[in-house]
Amino acid sequence: MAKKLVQDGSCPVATTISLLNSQWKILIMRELLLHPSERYSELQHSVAGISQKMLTQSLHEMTADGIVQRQVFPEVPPHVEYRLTELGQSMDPILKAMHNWGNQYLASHPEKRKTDKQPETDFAQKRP
Amino acid sequence: MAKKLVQDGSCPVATTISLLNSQWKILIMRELLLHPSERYSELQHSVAGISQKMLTQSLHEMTADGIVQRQVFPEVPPHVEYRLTELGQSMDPILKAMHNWGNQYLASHPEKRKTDKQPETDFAQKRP
DNA sequence: CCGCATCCTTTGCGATACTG
DNA sequence: CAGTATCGCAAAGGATGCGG
Repeated sequence: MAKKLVQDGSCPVATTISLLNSQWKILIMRELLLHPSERYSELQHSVAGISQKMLTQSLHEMTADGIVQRQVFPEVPPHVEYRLTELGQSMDPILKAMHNWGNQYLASHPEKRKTDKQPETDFAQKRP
Repeated sequence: MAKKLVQDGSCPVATTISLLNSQWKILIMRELLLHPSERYSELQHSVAGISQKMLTQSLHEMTADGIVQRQVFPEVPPHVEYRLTELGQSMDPILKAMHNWGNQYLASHPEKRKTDKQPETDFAQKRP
């Protein structure tokens, strides 16, 4: 379970933050919104820079919070997939808003971008 | 300036997170969206639980990032007001999305709420 | 393949005291 | 009023090694 905030639990914004309390969780969500189901090792590669410790920990908390659900395939070698629950998917608008803002920001602040005109994962337009 | 992420700078979501990288900044933004201009001491009281260190630090970074602007009134005793820049205000949709989601979540998970039927700051409906 | 346990360094952040 | 400076602990998080 995610750590509680100092803030009043009845503030909707604070409530949201308490579940999305790390950059990694947000990036994991973004990944799972783009690819509905991914296994552990896929996530570790697609969420660039994350350590197994943080990945494991984030997935645990998100699972406990009911945002992510874990599916184990009883095979050898082991196979585990993670996907967003309905609750997790309902956070889509938040990620969309972040994506849109970031895009606008990068467009008007080209110096902040590492490399120009990249293919880009085009999050917002996905899913018809 | 806010600390850079490990993540690729060309991802819009990661870019957004890099500017909103702490719960306090988000809560400060929420406050400044509700009250267009507030002074240091007002913020310290309205953002419940924040220490002066975190308030000062957050305001510094947000100012460096161009999200917040600082206005000094040359008076005695000193008087300083903070307000969102246009860039900061453009983050409104993100906060709105968080607010809406949090509201829905609290509605369907009453047990997460500290106390029921509070007056509530009614963020989303504000500003006609 | 999918983790968990441990160590160990780094960072976050509150508490406290002091200034223009 | 609106901060700055310093200390010190506690939490975050990377690295590494082991286990089902």
